[in-house]
Amino acid sequence: MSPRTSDQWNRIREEKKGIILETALALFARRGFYNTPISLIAREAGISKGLIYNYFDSKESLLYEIISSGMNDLVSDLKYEEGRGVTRDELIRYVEVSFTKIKENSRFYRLFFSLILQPEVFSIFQDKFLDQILPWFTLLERYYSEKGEKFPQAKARFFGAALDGIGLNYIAEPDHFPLEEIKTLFLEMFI
Amino acid sequence: MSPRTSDQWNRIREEKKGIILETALALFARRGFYNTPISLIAREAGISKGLIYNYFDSKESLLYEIISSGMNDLVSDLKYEEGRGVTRDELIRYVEVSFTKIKENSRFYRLFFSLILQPEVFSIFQDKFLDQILPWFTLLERYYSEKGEKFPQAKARFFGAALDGIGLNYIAEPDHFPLEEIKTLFLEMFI
Amino acid sequence: MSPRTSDQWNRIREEKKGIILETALALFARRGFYNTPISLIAREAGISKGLIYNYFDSKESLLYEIISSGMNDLVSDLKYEEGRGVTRDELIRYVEVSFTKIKENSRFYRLFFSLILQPEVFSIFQDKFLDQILPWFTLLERYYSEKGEKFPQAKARFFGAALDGIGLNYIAEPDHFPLEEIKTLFLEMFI
Amino acid sequence: MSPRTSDQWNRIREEKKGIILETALALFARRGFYNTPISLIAREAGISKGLIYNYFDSKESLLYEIISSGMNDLVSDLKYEEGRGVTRDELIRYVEVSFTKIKENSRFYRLFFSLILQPEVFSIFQDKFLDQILPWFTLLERYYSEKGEKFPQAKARFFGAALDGIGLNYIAEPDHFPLEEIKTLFLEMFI
DNA sequence: TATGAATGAGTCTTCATTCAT
DNA sequence: AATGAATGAAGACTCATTCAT
Repeated sequence: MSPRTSDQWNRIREEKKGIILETALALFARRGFYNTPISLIAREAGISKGLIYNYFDSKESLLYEIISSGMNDLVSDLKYEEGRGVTRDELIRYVEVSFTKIKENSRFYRLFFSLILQPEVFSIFQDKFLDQILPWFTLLERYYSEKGEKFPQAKARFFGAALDGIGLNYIAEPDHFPLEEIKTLFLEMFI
Repeated sequence: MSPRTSDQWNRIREEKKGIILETALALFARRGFYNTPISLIAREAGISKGLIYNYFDSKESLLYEIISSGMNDLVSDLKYEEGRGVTRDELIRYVEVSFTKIKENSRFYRLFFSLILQPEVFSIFQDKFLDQILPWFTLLERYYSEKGEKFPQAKARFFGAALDGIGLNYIAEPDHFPLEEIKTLFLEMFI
Repeated sequence: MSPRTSDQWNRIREEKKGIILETALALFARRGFYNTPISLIAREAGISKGLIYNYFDSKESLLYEIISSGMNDLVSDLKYEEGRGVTRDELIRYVEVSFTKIKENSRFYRLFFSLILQPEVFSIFQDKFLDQILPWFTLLERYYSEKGEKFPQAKARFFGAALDGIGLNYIAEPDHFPLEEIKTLFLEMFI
Repeated sequence: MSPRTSDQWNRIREEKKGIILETALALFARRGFYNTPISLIAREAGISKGLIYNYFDSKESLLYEIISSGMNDLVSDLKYEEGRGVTRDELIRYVEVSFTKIKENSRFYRLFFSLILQPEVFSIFQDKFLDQILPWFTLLERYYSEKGEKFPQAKARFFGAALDGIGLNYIAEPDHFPLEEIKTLFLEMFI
């Protein structure tokens, strides 16, 4: 067998790492972090327990990477220009994207909500999370303010809470929850 | 012949059981079920590990009693007459009560949401939960239907989801979340 | 209620003690000593756990009393005169009595055999047991010796072993083991 | 890719498993199943508690493997041809083998008798045991029947019971029990 | 890189025993 | 004499992590 180039090795590493992250996310979401043994992740991923420690320092750091990369993904499509307000059309697109993400990343949302509910675990991510989310609330608040809303800040928080609730209900009952119709209602009521 | 009457024993039992349930709810809510050892519950409750098993068959049955009694409590104020629709005023009162409960039972909500997110645990409660909650969705759907809403079923689910989301956000940040103002907005937008 | 006389109290004590001993024997025999909790004995006897400690110092001393009184009972019908040999008729009667005891005290035999098999437990009773049983082997040996047997000592031990084996098999399968016919064979072959 | 071949891993596993089984048999026999903690087996075997669970699902399944393999071993030398009777010489050899096994496998017999005496434990093995032992009783019964015995079935059961009793007594007192002489007597009296 | 045997701390649970009443 | 709540030590079992190969 010819020796592999450094690039090939890197590709293998990244692929394996991806498989582990993917498997762990699926299991953490379904069973919870503390109820998911490393041995189960290894078995489901078709590798040995030991190998996981080749890629991650600990079970906790595996969780950390899952959450970090998931949070980056969440905001990746939601870029905005510093200092400028958000337009109605941009907001509509934001809602559309959010509903799509709920559907496509439901496993991540499930895990993420679980963690938010456990303050002693979530505190690790709190700062990173707030950094990413606060600017959006500010934008939204300004939008409602300009529209002449009575409680622009409350409305912005309500906007976020309603999206969270929709995500939660979709996760709990993906087959019966009328996501599309609710999207229509959401756009009418919040924009 | 016995130096303590049966009633005295019962009172002692009920008091101690209450303390254990209360302590366990607080810990399960904050740390999660699987991340809360029985030994910690015992320590916080100021009793020995063994005593918990005098009152509950297992850690799971302790959880079960917490959830059961919490669910009963949730619907206790929300009685309605079979076969009759719900009026606008009743709905307003329902929302008021719900917001109060969010504030007062936030620990229970925290635990409850956590469990909903873990299907393999929640399946134990699923049936009981659906029995208690489905009639309300039916009532709500009928209310929106009579009001001439476009998607009455979706709106009813949206109503529930929004309340859930509000609860979730209040739990995550009870000190900064503008619950009162959001209640005003909620009533305007959903009733 | 008139005060009870000392004798009445004693009778009550003895009755309760008897019930406990009886219940414990039944459970120890069926489930084994280490697999039988005191709480189960109390429940089956219809009394409280604490009361057992009113009559017995510990679980072990309860066992000790069961075995002691059982062993006394075993040899009670088998008295013999010191210094005189045993006659053929006496031996026949001894076998008859033994077969009867196997049937009537099968629970005690079950427990007793169990203990013999666990040297670390049985050592407590070993001395008492040997004191009671050795004289019989001596008698039996003399009997076979006088009959001109080749190996009188071995035959005496064989006699005892065969009785034990019959007891063991009867215990294991009381409904199908042909005790009566085997008694006939035993008398033919060993006397 | 793996630095140990599958065969190497298997050899390691089998060796370690054998050590655990051997140690557990010795302890279960001497102290009884319920009076032998896993921690003691681990200590005696020179390994950690946890490792035992790498090889056996539970304490019960460890017992099960001991009994299964012991029972297989017991009958391994006692093969017979289906449909044909047993000859006098074969029976003599059977007795010789049995006496040898009593001496060599006394630990297993000790454990096995203990279990027979506890119906709630033994029921697990009952079926397997009867499957292996019943054919032999049938053979023996036929042998005695052809010899013109009065109670061939009872005599066959007596044969088995006597062997059991001999085993029991040898176990209880291996140093003083005259096994060889009793074998001579057994052959004279039962064949 | 990859394996899985091995460890040991920690988890749930049981149970003999004590004690206030 | 009698109860059963309470304790604490110990038992079965799990699992994150290490390490020799």
